[in-house]
Amino acid sequence: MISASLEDYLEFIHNTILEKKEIKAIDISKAFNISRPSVSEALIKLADKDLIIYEGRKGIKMTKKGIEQAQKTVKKHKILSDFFTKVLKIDREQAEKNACKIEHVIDDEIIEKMENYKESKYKDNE
Amino acid sequence: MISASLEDYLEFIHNTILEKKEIKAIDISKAFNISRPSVSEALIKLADKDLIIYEGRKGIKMTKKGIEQAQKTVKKHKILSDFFTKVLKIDREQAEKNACKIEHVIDDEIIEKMENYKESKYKDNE
DNA sequence: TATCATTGTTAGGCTCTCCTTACTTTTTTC
DNA sequence: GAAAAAAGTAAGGAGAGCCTAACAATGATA
Repeated sequence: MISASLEDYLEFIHNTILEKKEIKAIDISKAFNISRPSVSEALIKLADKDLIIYEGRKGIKMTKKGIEQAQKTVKKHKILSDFFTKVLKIDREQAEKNACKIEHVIDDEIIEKMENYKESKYKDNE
Repeated sequence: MISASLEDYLEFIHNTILEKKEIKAIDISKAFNISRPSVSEALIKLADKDLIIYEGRKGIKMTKKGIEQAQKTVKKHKILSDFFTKVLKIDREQAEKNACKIEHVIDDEIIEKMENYKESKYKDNE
């Protein structure tokens, strides 16, 4: 198990690497508004859990395990965010913000139902 | 602001008083599987925040402020749980479990949409 | 190349929520 | 009414996740 904060950081690291090929600790500090020492601490924890490879200034890399975990979170996030915007007609920004928080506590079964619901019902009304 | 744990305890205290007229610290300990000292600590915090009146063995009472706050949580909980069971066809137990966690992090706007959604759409399919 | 800015680390501290152990106080029950 | 059980409190501790201040290392620039 991993905490909500660490899951957020891992997700961000993953997304940023996909988008910009690399990421530095300072990017996390800025993105989440937390101090540089707190980022260091979090990165060490992620590395301890074998989710990233962290070698200080040499950079941050995802491990296979880290990528798998991050992908799960990203998928949950997307399903939640889509459900909120498309089914409940919530604006994108608020949908994103809430997805970020709920993705850490919701069970997979509900996520699955949301995903299926999307396919079976609301598309008819578009 | 109040933490998720304290909000859970407050909600439980409120529901139990409504149901059984009174509640003791030990009931919270059993319900949430936390130690008696942890309950004491939590009750002192709730009292500090003016949400309950706590006088040790003399009992626990809700304040006006506490009742209002608990009612909000209970309402959120119910809307979430109903949405999960009726719209997403999740079983009651899992719906309850997830409502308990999500109620602490979800925005009011989404709760409102869930409530309205209920009225406008899925009732047609029952 | 010397200086300055940026990035990261160390050390120490804070709050929160939980714990255990060891009382004290109240309530049962024999 | 005395012993035992139940309920609550005090004291001290642990881990998570933050913080600041101070220091070290790297990189850019004049």
